Amino acid sequence: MKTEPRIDTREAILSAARLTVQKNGYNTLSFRDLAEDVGIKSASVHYHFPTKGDLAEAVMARFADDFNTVMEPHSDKPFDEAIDAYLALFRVGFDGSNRMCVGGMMAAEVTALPSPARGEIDRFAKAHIDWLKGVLSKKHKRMTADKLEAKATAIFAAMEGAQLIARGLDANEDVFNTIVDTYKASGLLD
Amino acid sequence: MKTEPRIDTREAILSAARLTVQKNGYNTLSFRDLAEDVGIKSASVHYHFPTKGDLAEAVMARFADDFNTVMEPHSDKPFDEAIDAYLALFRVGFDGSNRMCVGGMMAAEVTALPSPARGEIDRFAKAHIDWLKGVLSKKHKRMTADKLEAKATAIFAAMEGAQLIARGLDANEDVFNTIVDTYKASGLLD
DNA sequence: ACCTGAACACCGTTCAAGT
DNA sequence: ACCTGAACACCGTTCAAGT
Repeated sequence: MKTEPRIDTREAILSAARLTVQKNGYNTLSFRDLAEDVGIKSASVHYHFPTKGDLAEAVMARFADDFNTVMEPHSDKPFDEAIDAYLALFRVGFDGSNRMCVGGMMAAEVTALPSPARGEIDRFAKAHIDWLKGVLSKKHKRMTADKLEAKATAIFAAMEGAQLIARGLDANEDVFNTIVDTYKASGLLD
Repeated sequence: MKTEPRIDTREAILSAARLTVQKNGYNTLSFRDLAEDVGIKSASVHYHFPTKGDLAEAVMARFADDFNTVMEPHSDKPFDEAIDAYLALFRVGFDGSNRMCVGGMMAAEVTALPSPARGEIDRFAKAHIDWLKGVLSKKHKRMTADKLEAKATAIFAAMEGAQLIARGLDANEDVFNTIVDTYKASGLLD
């Protein structure tokens, strides 16, 4: 009775695909390369994800779920700590792996995606905005729901932009930090 | 002696390619589709642009030049007018055409691009930052060069992010305007 | 339930050939 | 100088066939 290091093929495809999307985008993602990464044939990938759009949907959905799982515990922390945890999320790609947020990447490639995958982009954005609203609402107790929503959306957009531009400019973490510091100094992240 | 409505094939390719990149990105750009748009065969596109990377470089270079041409006259205007002209630049894609800034799009797809094309992304970013520095310096006469550079970079990144997210969320101009209004209210665009 | 090889119409690229 | 058809190795997708 041994517990083999059981490999779930579907999970292996999902995580290999997520990594490639983060590095190179959905459009360059190749079923044949993906199959090689996982150790199966490209036709087998279609068994788990019939079309490339289905795979995109699953990758985006998982990324949204992971955001909720990772950030939920941070929402109860003091404001500055919670925000710093949020900002740190966008810095992880500057470790040499040159990865980008799946949501930001797929937002750029949205016209290539089928409707269900677009729905998951929406859900991902809402997850960010809801989390930020929760954190902001504790600091700004008299702010209207509309203002909270607007501020949360602006912070989310600004962070995606910081990552996009810093990564476009030679994956430069210094540029990223400079941008984020300027956001902070301006009061956008208060 | 008639002046035929002379069509420059190279220019026709360039503008068709720019439109496709703005809508769907560099990776989905197809030489065969492009050739059909222009009325030639796909092999002929390679005569003008040997590789897809060369075409990307030319599209990005032209887009950077166009930015300079369009925005140079605005740099002498009063601060608020100059900034509004800048913000308007990012709103043009929300007219139903669902276009994105070529620089932002290619920043997302940077890993697929050859080095010369990446150089043009850099040049485009520098053009934005330099223009913003010029406009900001007249309002903030005692701000250091480093702070001006940081503020210009942050504004550029924030605007690219606003466009990326608003376009990702059903090309929603209302979302875009909400984000930009929040940037303004926070003082980021002062 | 999960995987595969072979076929299809696509893609960027090359090149010899045309004008 | 500019364009073309044909070939090449790629791509996502389908499907009958295997276990």
